[in-house]
Amino acid sequence: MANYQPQRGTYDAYYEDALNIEKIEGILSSLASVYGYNPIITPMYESTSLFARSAGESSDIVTKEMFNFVDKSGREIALRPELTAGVMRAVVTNKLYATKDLPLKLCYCGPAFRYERPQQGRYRQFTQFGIETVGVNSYLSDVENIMFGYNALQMLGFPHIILKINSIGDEESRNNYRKALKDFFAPKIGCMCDDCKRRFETNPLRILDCKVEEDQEIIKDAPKMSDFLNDFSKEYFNNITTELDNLGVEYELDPTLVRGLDYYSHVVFEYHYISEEGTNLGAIGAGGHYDNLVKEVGGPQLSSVGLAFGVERLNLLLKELSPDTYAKTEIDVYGIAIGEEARVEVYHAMEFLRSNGFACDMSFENKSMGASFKIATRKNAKFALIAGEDEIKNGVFQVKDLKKQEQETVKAEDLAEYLQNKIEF
RNA sequence: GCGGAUAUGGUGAAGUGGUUAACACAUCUGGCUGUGAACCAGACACGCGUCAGUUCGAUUCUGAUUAUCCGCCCCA
Repeated sequence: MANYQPQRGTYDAYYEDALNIEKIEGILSSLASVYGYNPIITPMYESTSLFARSAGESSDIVTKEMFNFVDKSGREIALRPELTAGVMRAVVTNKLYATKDLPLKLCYCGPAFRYERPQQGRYRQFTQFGIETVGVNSYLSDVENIMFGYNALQMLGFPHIILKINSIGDEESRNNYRKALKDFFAPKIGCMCDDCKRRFETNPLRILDCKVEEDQEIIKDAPKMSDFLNDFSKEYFNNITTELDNLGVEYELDPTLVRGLDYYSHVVFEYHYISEEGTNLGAIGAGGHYDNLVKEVGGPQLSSVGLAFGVERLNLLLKELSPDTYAKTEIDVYGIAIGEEARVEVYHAMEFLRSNGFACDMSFENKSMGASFKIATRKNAKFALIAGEDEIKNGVFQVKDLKKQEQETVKAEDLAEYLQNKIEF
């Protein structure tokens, strides 16, 4: 018999985990709807070139982490490494920018794939929830996105979120800065780490991210992005931070924050959370402003801003953070029958209660009372509904409140009403 | 992609180059109960990630492989 394992970097979520993942997605989508975002569902695979163009040919996501293949007709296909590119493609193919009011406010949730070395909170198939605002005409859209993420994390129950934020300026500012960095590092790059040597060629901005100590010494004296922002970029960023101050949002200016996707400009931000146990999964959410993505995939130039959360990371941290509020699988009523005759009656009662909206379950096996109560407890049932010969004869059930350990006799026809009153308290 | 650690039943785990792979919890059966406890008797890995090799013999040694976890890279 073949022995199947889950594919590397994939996982099965069930019971509590699955329940809480759904809950997280539910909280996020309802907040998105409150913020005026409309759902969009796009395919899980697109042509490889879409991602290459959007995420940037030099980005790691494209060069070494893409799940790509050739289909039976010879098409170059890739599983989406992130959802933004596909959403932008959908905006263009459906001409949403012309048929719907700008800015478009879209939200999405679904799996993404990256061929990486798996670790905790980092899977090859993972779920992203994100929002995109396409066609922004005010820095307030940027603020709105940041606020959405901030409030979403509050609602999910994260007490102390670290919001890191930076501006990488518009294209002109960024080009000037990149040039200055190259000039600065050129004489020193020889004695820096191999990663930095590579970054020097592909994306000098990323050198700032380096964690090697000796390199840090050199990086300390590197030119600062903030000195290269042109007036427009400076004002744009200033407007955003001022507004965040007005709204009372705490944030950290992090000049080394540059992000891995090449399409960003102006504001970029990340949400971090470090648990009491010190678990740091990296960013749990991140986003930024981008000016040219819609154009890159064949539409008009539309400035946009968006962000995405890693749903599995949120789930992992929430489980560790608040085991008490972590949702449990539970039911309202567990039915216990004594004897064959009673079983059918209890089953009928189950269906009756279900039709009234109560979550019910029972065993069709002949179990001892003790065993039955154990199962009821394990299923986190609020009540047990018990019946044997005597009850059936009299048309009643025993209803036991499993938490209070109180039991009452209830007429069959009063069951729904009785439970309704009980459960409300 | 690079470096390191780990891999025993449903779970937590102990252990050894050689007759029955400890212990605990959970589960199941029986005793006994129309109310979740306790107690008593019993069952529960033909197997120690997978595949090879060394050996008279390997779960224990060696190699490869797979997976997980940690660090790096990068990222949600």
